Amino acid sequence: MAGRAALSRERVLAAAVAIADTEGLKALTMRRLAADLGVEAMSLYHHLPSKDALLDGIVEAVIAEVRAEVPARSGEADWRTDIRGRFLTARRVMLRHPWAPGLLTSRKAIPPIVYGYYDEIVGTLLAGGFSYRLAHRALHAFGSITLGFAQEMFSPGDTAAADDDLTEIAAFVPHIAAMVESEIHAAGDPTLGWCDSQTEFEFTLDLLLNGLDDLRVRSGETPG
Amino acid sequence: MAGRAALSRERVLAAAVAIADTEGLKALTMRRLAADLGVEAMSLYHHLPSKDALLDGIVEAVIAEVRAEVPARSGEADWRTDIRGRFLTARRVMLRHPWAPGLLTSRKAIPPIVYGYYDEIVGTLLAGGFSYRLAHRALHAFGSITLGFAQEMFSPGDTAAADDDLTEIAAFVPHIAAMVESEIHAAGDPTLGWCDSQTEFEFTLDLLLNGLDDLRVRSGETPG
DNA sequence: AGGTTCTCTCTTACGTTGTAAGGTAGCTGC
DNA sequence: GCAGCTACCTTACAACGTAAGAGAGAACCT
Repeated sequence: MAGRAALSRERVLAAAVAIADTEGLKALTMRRLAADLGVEAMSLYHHLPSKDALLDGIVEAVIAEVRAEVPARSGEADWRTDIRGRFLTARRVMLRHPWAPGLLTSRKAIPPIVYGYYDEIVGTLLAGGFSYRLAHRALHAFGSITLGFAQEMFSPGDTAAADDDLTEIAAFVPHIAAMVESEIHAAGDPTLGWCDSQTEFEFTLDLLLNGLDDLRVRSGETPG
Repeated sequence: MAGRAALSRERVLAAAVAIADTEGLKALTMRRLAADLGVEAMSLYHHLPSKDALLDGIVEAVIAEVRAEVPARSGEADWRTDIRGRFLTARRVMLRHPWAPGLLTSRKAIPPIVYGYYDEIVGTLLAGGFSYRLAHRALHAFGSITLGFAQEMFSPGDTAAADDDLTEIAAFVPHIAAMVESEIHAAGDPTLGWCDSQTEFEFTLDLLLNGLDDLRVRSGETPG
């Protein structure tokens, strides 16, 4: 009674997400997944090359879920409302898939869909009056709040995977491509990479400290 | 020639950290670790009950490293300098152990040492003029910047592990205990838990948005 | 000193994992 | 009607964490 319909990548991924949702990531094994689909473990390999690919697939599915639920009225509201709604949507989706944040950050490569998602964010910021520089910093400051949880997408010390691929994918992420271009030019030294993570870390840190200090002083002025 | 000296929990943990540092977490298996120590795999189990305990142990070791390197002159400088230095120290340590952030967030229980570390932070904030409320929010806003990387310690939706243990550990974390006490009282409804993660999420989000908006406006005023 | 016990290490073995290799049924196209 | 492709299954293997227990050596008690 389990699964008589033909297998497919989508059906496999959906079943995998269901297992992870209800019993946790640890319960997601190839044999278990196959059993849920009324099939033997090795049959899955005709639709996915490896378990890693399966994990990449379910991460991808979750990100797609986020993108699908972000209200599609860009440019109508101001940047702030837009960004805020987007991140809250992302959070709502992640609450449905508590395993996703941890899995997402443990993946070695960033799923391609994420690039598109980020590009929309950068586009919104630019349209809202951000410079490339500030948009870049904002992206770092947001960290994984962009995806509904507070977590850095890139482990500390990794120098982005954007090398020659960049021109190749530029068409899909026009805003990011322009931003990187601008930042590389501003940095002067192209061999150093366009992104000084220490500087970004301190920027985010000071952003938080400034905001908190304001609130601290304000609350001191009007006690109660 | 590898290891003739007697095994011990410390020696095992040190070797484990070394493997993770040089070859990554995936290379850290019980057999491999034992081999590095000139010993058979099962011998490790007389010093650690399980591999999970090993992982907990190396996480603990890294946090201890952070705490050891934080300059010990509390109260001398203002809160801001203190906090800033602390977080930058944490980041420096994490850069030496790139596997640590991911492992730390994947542990189900927060290592006890972390509580002490957080308590120092809360103490610094309180001494610097923060209310309990604001200190609480600040802790959430900082997220895992407190540990040198931008990542939430608690997965979304988990309602903290602080129940009856709280009075037990209160002696070790006086500031946190006081803060929780104050927040529970302020919340009114004790069954709801003292910590509304949605509110905290939005607070952090708005803190970032406010700060970025300020910078955006300011940069608009003085173009160039 | 001799025996007992405790501590540490090793040997062996089991269940579970991901997956390589190859077999087989049924549909498709000449 | 038969070749070939696709999608499934069977079998098997190496690597993993670790349970069970044997053996060696030190420590302690009488």
